[in-house]
Amino acid sequence: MAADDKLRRATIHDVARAAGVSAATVSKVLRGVTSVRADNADRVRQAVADLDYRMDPVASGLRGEQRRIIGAVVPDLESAFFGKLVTGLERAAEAAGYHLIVSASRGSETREAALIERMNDWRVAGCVLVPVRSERGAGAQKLRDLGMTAVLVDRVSADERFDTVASDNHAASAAVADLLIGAGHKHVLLHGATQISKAIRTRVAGFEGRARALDPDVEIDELMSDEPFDTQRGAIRSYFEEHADGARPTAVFSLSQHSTLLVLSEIRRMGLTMPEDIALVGFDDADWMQITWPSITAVAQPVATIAERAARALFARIEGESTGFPVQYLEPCTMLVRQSAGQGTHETPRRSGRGGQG
Amino acid sequence: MAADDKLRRATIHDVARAAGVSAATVSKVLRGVTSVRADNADRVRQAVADLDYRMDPVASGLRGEQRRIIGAVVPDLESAFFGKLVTGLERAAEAAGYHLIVSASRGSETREAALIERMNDWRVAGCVLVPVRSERGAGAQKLRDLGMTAVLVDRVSADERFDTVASDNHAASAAVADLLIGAGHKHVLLHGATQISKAIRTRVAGFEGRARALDPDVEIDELMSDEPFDTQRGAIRSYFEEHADGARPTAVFSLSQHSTLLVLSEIRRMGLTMPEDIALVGFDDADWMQITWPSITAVAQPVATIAERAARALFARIEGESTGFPVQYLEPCTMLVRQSAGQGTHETPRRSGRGGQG
DNA sequence: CACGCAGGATAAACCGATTTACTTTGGGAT
DNA sequence: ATCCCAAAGTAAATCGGTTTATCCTGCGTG
Repeated sequence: MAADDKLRRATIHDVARAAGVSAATVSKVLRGVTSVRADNADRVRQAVADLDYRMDPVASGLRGEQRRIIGAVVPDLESAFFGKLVTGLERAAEAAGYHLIVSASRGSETREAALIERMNDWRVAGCVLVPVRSERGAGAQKLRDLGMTAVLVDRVSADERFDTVASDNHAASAAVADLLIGAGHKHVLLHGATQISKAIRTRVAGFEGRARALDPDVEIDELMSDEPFDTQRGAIRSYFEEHADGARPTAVFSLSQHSTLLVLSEIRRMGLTMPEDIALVGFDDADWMQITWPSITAVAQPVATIAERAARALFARIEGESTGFPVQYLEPCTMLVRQSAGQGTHETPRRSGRGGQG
Repeated sequence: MAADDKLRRATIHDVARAAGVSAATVSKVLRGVTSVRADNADRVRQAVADLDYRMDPVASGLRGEQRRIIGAVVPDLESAFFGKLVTGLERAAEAAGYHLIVSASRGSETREAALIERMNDWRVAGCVLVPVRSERGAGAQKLRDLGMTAVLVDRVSADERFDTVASDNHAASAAVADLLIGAGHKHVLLHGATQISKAIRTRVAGFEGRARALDPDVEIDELMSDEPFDTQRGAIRSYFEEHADGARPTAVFSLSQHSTLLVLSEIRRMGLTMPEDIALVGFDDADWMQITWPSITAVAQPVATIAERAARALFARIEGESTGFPVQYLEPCTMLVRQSAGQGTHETPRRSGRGGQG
């Protein structure tokens, strides 16, 4: 175990020799095939322990059509959301005896497609893709072209080919409308840093639909932009200059975490007080939001649930357990009502969304 | 390209046949070996394009002792720091023609060691480890036992076996001491959420050393704990109850991002104003720190530099370019002076640390 | 008692590349 | 014209498993 351990790792043939059986039998035992006599199986297991044999996952996967690997492609790894997602996927993959390979598309659709090709080179059994933009992007298309097994996550609506899993952006945004319009706001600004992402559009639609249903006269402004950070700051400032005093919105719904940060920063700079001068609700919670003063009311996404659902759906497709039409999973969000929306100082989780599948 | 593409991917032999050469020649062309006649090389490249052949990285790695893969094991993927680190490593790996496999140890040393073993199963050419605790932990030990090529990052000091890369915690914390003691503070509280991590201990030492050198009479309290979140909140509160009014510290140096969040939260709850009643400096910057009011003075770690340095060091060892004694790289941090430390409202980056290697 | 058949075991082919060891080719020197 | 050597090319071995096709070995049956 010590001396030749450095020299060369034990192979399946070494185990076979030590156990006095053939490599094929060892392979059977290792993979839990039942047609092996009990005494032989025991000797094999003993030999494995003696030599501390460990299977080479690379050699193992070479023969079959698929390998015990799943891939994950996410827009970035620097945000807590995708970090948690990947952690959840890794946990699920391990539980199923798979390895997970992660890669970040860094916001580029070209890179996204290239990464999908790379996953295919690895002959992954399946792939989880969080598209940069939507299920109609280059990555998803590549998945289709290559005939891969996959699940689309988070920036998607229904797809005709793949199962999709996402927060119920529509319902959650409608709940934000309930909160704000219900509190009597007549003029609301929506601010989004990313105009192109599917999720953002759904949030806008969810909010506007409900808001107008509740109050047909409500005034809703949209300030959407993908300009660089500083340009957006400027845009916010000039918006508020143009909408001074009476014309100023009394509430802001920021559609992403970055957006919330930007809006908050500018609200501060202008010297407005929350929630008296202006109310703020953000989509996507972050831990700093409960610490800042006043604390920020936010919609929290059920990322652990999303990861679990995505993994489950993917494995079901891989194992061939589910073969029917693609399913769209919409996971309900939670609204964390804090001070910035003007409803007391205590954190009040509220469930929102219709749940289940659509 | 279309019909049998679904059926079966092209192999190197298909390419060889199409180009009218042997598989060995194709392999040479693909890997840039020069001893191939120009016309043959061209025909090979043409065949590759015609069949859209893509090499199978799994089969490719099987023969050699090492594979074009490097591994990375990090404590978690949910914090921005490790996310950025991994992103940087991935970028570097790709540039060098390697694949990166990432895994999260989730704060468990047992798991950390198991993951290192798994990396070894994959026959990675090298591995970047961010230990849960320090270079004396289970993961690093496993790296040594298995004789792997590796670089240790972020929670380490010098090691006798591996190159190490970390922020210059000592120098940066000394700079914090300069700032606080220089501003006349005579009583400072250090708060750390993790007593065990190497980096945290270094921060304490760096601060205390410089502080006492500047003012031998300075009073420094330490509130270190690894209890759960709420217990720590309670500990902070009772500390301040015991040190009311005159006995209250005038400054806090929080040793991690989580710590900063906790301390800030309790300062708020107690109704103290910053920086008048109490000053706050945090180790490790986060984007919310420049938005909150007052904004938080923090030490920013050079994560991009760390990733780049780690990758460079690892590849140098892999390629055998560097063979000497292990090197300890200490990357200088930047101090972002904001409002919470009581020095003006503008963000003033300052370089701190002795830089280079030690 | 010969036959058929099922459970177990295995030798050998296979997966898709790399690498080795050997052969062929071409060109320059003698 | 002959010889020699380096460059270029290839058949075959190899990596470490999985899978297939085949081969026992008993045991129950007609």
